[in-house]
Amino acid sequence: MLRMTKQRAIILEELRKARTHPTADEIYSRVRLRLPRISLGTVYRNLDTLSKAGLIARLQCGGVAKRYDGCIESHCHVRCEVCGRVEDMDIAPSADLERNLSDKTSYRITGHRIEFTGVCPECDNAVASPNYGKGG
Amino acid sequence: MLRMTKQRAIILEELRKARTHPTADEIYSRVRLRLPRISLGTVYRNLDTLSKAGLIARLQCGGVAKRYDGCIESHCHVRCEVCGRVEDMDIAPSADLERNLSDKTSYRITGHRIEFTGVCPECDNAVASPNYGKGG
DNA sequence: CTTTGTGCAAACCGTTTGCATAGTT
DNA sequence: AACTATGCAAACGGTTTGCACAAAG
Repeated sequence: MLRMTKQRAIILEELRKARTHPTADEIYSRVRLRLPRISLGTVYRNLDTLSKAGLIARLQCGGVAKRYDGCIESHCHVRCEVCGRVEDMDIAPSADLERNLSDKTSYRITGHRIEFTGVCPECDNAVASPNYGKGG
Repeated sequence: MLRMTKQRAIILEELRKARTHPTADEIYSRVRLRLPRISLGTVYRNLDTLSKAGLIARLQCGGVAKRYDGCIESHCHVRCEVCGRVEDMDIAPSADLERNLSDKTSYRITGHRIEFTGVCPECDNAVASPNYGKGG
């Protein structure tokens, strides 16, 4: 069962009232104004718990480590949700997407990136295979 | 001037022949097969140099730290290239984008994410301001 | 011969985790 | 009372950096 502790409630509250999309450390600073003895670890644990519970969302892209690409032409990527590998997709990001955005944002838009998520053939086969889940 | 050392050339070569989008550590392993005494630091420095020189590309999304969102409805984000802040954009990712992709990839597509990049009003003003660049 | 790059190791930063204690249900 | 969450601090993984030495131009 998910308990609603003071810490958790305040983290959620601060996150909801933030217009920006704060990092764990930024949330920590804000929450600490109200709960000076809270620890960073608690903030991380709660962000994890809350996002697993579907109450908040993480904006992170894929894994932790940065990835590099020998090809510098712009193209899209697919990332496998299971094994984390990233592959190219043969579609160029459309310039259309960046037009007529002035009513949606006050930013001066300079570009965009699309990343698809999915399951790669290998991982898909592994899941579909009759032996999946049987191993000890 | 950008010198072409053995290390740099081999990193570039390995990266270009990789079909995946390797992490620094993966590149390190591959390069080490040919240059056993190379250090991880050199790999990082060269990946940085090469991407600044425009010879390779980084796939990373924005900064290092993960960001969190109190709003769980799906929507797009704009990230300011200058200060790194992230804000919501009032457009939902279109399901259309995920249709008819079977000829483009062998992955089973489950979703996608669009992130716009741009410059936020504050940073834009700072650059446009008559005092910009005069300090120091 | 000057300048840039290298290997090594320590530092760094964001994040995770083990532990004893405190709080929630 | 049973179980989950907390604070603290140490560990962790990926990345950066200071230094003396080596190599490229």
